[in-house]
Amino acid sequence: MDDLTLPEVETVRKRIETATKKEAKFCLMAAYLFCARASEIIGATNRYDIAHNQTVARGPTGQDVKIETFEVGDIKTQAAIFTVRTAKRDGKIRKIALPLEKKFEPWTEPLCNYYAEHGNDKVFPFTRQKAWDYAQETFFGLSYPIEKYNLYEQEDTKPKPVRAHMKPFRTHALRHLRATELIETFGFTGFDLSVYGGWTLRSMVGVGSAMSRYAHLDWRRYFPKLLKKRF
DNA sequence: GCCTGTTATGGTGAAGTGCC
DNA sequence: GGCACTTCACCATAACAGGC
Repeated sequence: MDDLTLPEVETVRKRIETATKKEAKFCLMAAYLFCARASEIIGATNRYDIAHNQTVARGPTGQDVKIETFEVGDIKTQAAIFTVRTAKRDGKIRKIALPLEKKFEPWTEPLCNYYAEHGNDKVFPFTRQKAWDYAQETFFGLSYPIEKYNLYEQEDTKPKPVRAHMKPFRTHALRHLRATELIETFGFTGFDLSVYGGWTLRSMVGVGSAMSRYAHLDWRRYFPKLLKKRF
C-alpha cells in the first residue's frame, strides 16, 4: 500500500532550484507559486490541441506583473501582483500577490526579473507538452495522491468507484502542493484559496449564491497571511 | 434557498509517431 | 537521438437537477 501523502514542499522547491534549463526552472516556479494549471502558464498551443478544443494557452506576457506597496497597521512591504488568466472559467483574471522581500518568498524577485526579460512577449512561449517534459525530468521519482472518485461511463448506469491512488508528480501536482501549503502553513481559508487558485466558492467551500457576492475579494484579503518568515 | 449527487466540459497525463 | 506534434484515457471541477 502506498503512503498517500504529498512530497515535502522543501523537496519540490529544491528540485525546481536545480532544474538545468532556465525556462524549465521559472515555468515550474510560476506554476507552483501561482497554484496554476499548466494552461495558465504556457504561452503556446500545438495545432492538434487547438483543432480539438483541448488546452487554451493563457500564459502571461512580461507585462503581467506590477509592484505595489502593501500597508496595514505596522506592516509596510512591497508585493508583486501577477495577473493570471484562469482556465475552465473562460480566462477569468485573478491576481496572485507575492511578497517581494526574500525572507518571505525568495523566488518573487527572480520571477519578476524573468518576466521583465520578456517585455511584450510570452514569458513561457512553449506548449503544455513541453512543460510536462520539464516536470517529468525535474520531479523524477516523486509522486502525489489522487483522492477516490466516481467514474461515470456512458453505457453504465452505475458509477464505478475509483480508489485513492498515487500518480507521478507532474505540473498539476504543483497546484495540489501549493494549495495544501497555503492551508496548512499559511492558514488560508476556503475563501482565500478560491481567490488565489481561481476555484468557484461553491467548489471550494460549498457556498451558494448568498455568499458568492464576496467572490470579488481580492489579493489584499490573503496577502498578510503570506508575510510569514520562512527562509 | 440549500444540499447533494450526477453530468458535462475542458483540462492534464502520458505514450506513440514522425520528422530532422 | 532529440524534438515537436498527435492521440486518447484519465482527471478536475463547473454546472445542472432534483429533493427537502
